Amino acid sequence: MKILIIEDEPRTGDYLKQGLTEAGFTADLVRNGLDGMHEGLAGDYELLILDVNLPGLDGWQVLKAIRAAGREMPVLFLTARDQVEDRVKGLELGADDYLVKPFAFSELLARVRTLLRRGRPRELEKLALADLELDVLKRRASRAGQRIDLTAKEFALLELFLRRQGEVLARSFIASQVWDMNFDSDTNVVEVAIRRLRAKVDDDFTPKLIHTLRGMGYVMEIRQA
Amino acid sequence: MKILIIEDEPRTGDYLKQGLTEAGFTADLVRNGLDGMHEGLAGDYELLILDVNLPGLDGWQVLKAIRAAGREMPVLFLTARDQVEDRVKGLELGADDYLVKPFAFSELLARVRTLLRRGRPRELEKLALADLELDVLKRRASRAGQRIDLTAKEFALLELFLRRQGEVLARSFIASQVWDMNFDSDTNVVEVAIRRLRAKVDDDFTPKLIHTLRGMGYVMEIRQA
DNA sequence: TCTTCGATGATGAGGATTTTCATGGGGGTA
DNA sequence: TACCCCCATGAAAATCCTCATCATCGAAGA
Repeated sequence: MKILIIEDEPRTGDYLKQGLTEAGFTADLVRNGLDGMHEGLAGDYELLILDVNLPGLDGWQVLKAIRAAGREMPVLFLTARDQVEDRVKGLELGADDYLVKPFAFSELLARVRTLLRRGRPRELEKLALADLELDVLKRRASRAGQRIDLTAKEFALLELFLRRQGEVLARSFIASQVWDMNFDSDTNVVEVAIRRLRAKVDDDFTPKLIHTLRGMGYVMEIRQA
Repeated sequence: MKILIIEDEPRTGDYLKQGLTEAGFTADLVRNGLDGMHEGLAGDYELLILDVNLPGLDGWQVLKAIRAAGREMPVLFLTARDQVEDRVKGLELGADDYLVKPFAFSELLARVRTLLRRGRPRELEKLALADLELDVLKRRASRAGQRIDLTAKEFALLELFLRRQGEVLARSFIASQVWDMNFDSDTNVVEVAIRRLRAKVDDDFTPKLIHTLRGMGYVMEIRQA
């Protein structure tokens, strides 16, 4: 599995290369857009990791050139915080997924694996249930048209619920997904987090979408009365 | 690689079994101490994961019985938060490592792999430099005999420094270890964390142990003047 | 060698988030 | 109906991150 990393920041580049190598991939690193383009066109890489902030030839141009040449390998791009436009632009230009810096390496690894496994499963960008909407790309939620601000944990929790609508999610499962944490019976972080999410998402609205199933967990769904 | 999980809490047990299976191990699960003892003695497991809080025959007894029978496979035990005595007891009874609930699954996986790879590399329990001491087991630090309370991040950071005394640690490396985070050039979390740690560990003491190397990172060592 | 300047790191304060804790409500079951 | 868990909830505390500003280092030039 050959992966090409195009990243000018030395630390990040080395970090990625080392991490991916340790994870069993073959990773090459180039530190500017021009080399990146050439390598990407010439080499037989199965995935590209592309920083958009490159001096000289930037990430967009590299991506454009590669797609224009008909190369179809999945591209994961790295963008700086809160640059919503960047993310949209990247996906429009033919990238397959993105990651916002700073990111956890485990997160990157997970995405790399997904992209390599399923080909190019561009992430579903908008999730919704009833009048609740979540734009994963813009990290923005709304209900009945009203913008809702979510914290990181709230967002993760809501995303989890929306991706698994109708499924009963056990606390332990939620804990493992949102906190990467094994369930410890005497903490109630999950309940508290649910509470906060409900306050923002359900309290002022009808119908309620988050439901408690005693002894089992929670579901997000539209309940007929 | 067969692993035996002895855990009565259903959620945790299922979670562990599933996670380990997905990670490529063969995991069997038993839900009480008696079965655990029998399985552990009879089956050809290469590693045991043992909850100490079992109803009936508890984790200690299981561990004792297994070691008494001469079985030498590594044992990783799970204990509840802040039960320092438990941890000490476990290691004394012949366990090889422990994990405090709640824990990240990735952490468990890392330890399982280490135990299986290196045989039984009982973790170094006490770290020290000059009059600074860190008891990894008890999660307790002291300098010049004075107890120092550390937060989770501070502890992780200090542990990292002590395990790598004399080595220059780049910010990016620190970030990846303590935050599992790729380095983002415009955050200064690392500096701030260093600051907090210094306040507790160096400010009121001599000699200073944390040193800054401009452009490179930080080292922990005793500096001759 | 001294001085200046740019860059890197240190520091303090503020704020937001997250967790813990204690208590109360409510549903299900005997 | 009464009891017992399980969950909800609010408040307080702790931790962590961001931001703005200040200090310091080291290089370069006089």
